[in-house]
Formats: sequence, C-alpha cells, structure tokens
Amino acid sequence: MSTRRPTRQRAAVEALLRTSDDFVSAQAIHARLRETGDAVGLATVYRTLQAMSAEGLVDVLRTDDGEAVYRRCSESHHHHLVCRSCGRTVEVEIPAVERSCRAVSEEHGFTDVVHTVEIFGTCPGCR
Amino acid sequence: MSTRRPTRQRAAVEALLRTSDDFVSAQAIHARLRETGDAVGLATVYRTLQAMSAEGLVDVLRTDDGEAVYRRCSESHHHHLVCRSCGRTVEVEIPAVERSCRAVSEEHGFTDVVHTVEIFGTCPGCR
DNA sequence: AGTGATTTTGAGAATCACTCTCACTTCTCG
DNA sequence: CGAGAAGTGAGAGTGATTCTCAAAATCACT
Ligand SMILES: [Zn+2]
Ligand SMILES: [Zn+2]
Ligand SMILES: [Zn+2]
Ligand SMILES: [Zn+2]
Repeated sequence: MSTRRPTRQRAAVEALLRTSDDFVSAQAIHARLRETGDAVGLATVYRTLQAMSAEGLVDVLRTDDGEAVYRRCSESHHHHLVCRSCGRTVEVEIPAVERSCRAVSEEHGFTDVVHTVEIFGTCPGCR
Repeated sequence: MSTRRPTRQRAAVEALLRTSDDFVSAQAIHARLRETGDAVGLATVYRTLQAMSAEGLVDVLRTDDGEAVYRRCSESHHHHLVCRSCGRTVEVEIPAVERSCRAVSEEHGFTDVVHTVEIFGTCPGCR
C-alpha cells in the first residue's frame, strides 16, 4: 500500500514545517535542519515534500523566479494572501471564487477541473 | 524612452507567438524557429519574451514542473482555462473573482495587490 | 532478538531552464 | 558616412531539482 514508513528524517521535515507560518523552500528547510544538527539529505527533503504534497499535507506554490515553496496548511480547500515583502501568509476561503471557477469550466465543457488562486500584496506591517 | 528597436529576431518571435493559440515555452520557440531556418539565439528569445511580458503583450504561467510558458494575449485583464491534455487555452474574464480578490485583500489590509488565477481541466475534445 | 525482504536514505553526479558575459553586429540620427 | 547606443548569440555559469545506487533502517515473522 501507499503508507510511508515513519523515519527520523521525515519527522524532522514535518517538525520544521510546523514551526513556520510562511512558505519555505526545500533548500531553506535543508539548510535549517543542518544548522540545528538534525541534518537530512537534500534528496530526502525533496522526496518528503513531494510525498506530503501528494497527500495534501502541504501546499506548494512557485515564487516569481520559479522556486517551489511549501507550507503546512489546513486540509480544507483554501487559497493564500501572501506578503511579497516579509512572506507573511494568510489562508483565505473565497466561496465566490470557487463558484465562478466551477461555472466557467462547465460553460466551456471542461472536466476534472482544478484551479490555482494566489494573491500577492504588501501586508499592513510592511507599509 | 522604452521603445525597443525593431529587429529580425524580435519579429520572428512575435510571428511565432502569433501562430500559436496555446502557451509555449522559450525552449520550444527557440527550437521551432531554428527548424524554420529563422534561427534566433536562445538568450534573445528569453530577452524578447521578458520584454514582451513587461509590456503586457504576453501572458506567462508556470507548468507543474516549473517551466515558464508564454502566450500572446488580449491586453485586458483575464485568466485562463487550460486543457491539461492538449494545451488548448481559453481566455476568460471572471468579474466575481476580481471583486472577491479585491475584497479579501482590503479586509486584511494588503495593498499593491495582484493575483494569479489559472484553471486546468480536460477539454471537450480530449474526452 | 534474528533474518531476510522491502523501503529509505544521501553524497555526489547529472539535468535543465534560465542568466550572464562580452566581443561583434545592427540601428539611429545628425 | 561615422560615432555611439542598443541588440545579438555562443558559450560559460547558476541554481534548483532529479537521478544513481550502495549502504542503512524498518518491517514482518519466527
Ligand atoms: Zn494553504
Ligand atoms: Zn479554490
Ligand atoms: Zn492570457
Ligand atoms: Zn483577475
């Protein structure tokens, strides 16, 4: 089956993610774990993040320069309001968006539809 | 001023984009131009696409594996409904989405806000 | 605990999109 | 026609992500 074995490495990555409210890159996770002595191989960090992403345990998005960043998130469907300056992230649910995306898709006969919605701005603290 | 000089290379890239209804990668553009004998250096393809993107002449989005793909688009603000199988792309305007994104941003005090919205599915033809 | 099958790990190599460098070509405009 | 500004491209450099594969850890059972 698809149950993954519990390992020290996986626990370390999950713990690190639990301590960060913002999106973090795989490279950053690798570096931080190395600092704390809880080192995990880079390949393993990537593998773990992929697995967690597939299980819906983390959300992924791409920065402007194409780097993937990860964040531990609630499991219900939501989107993000991200500060482009400090990275602060707010999870938001926007029913109107869900409705409109579904409507537009049906209108054009598309099926198996998924959507990505991300909002970037400057947060009140970074004024 | 910011007027770019007209060159053979730039014209070739623009022409290529005009012939494609779907999103294309810089690498693909470079390869196709080379095939048609209308070769343009890879660096120039990237530079041209960046410039066009900055001028709002092309839309950019990232594929799942992080590659940037470009498409000549109408200049008014819109989003895309993309077939994950054949790449067919439909431009859509969704006022409700614009409204909601703005509302959510204000609610959290974010300013200078931009949003990305992309919808992926299987189109009627790829059933 | 022991044992063998199965999975996971990680150092380093490999990939690949993208950017940089810089000498050379092409425009622009007086 | 120049002189200077802007554009080009082959090739080197970057940096994130993936691959390789032998060694290490975990599991299932006794
Ligand atoms: Zn999230
Ligand atoms: Zn949604
Ligand atoms: Zn578009
Ligand atoms: Zn919009």
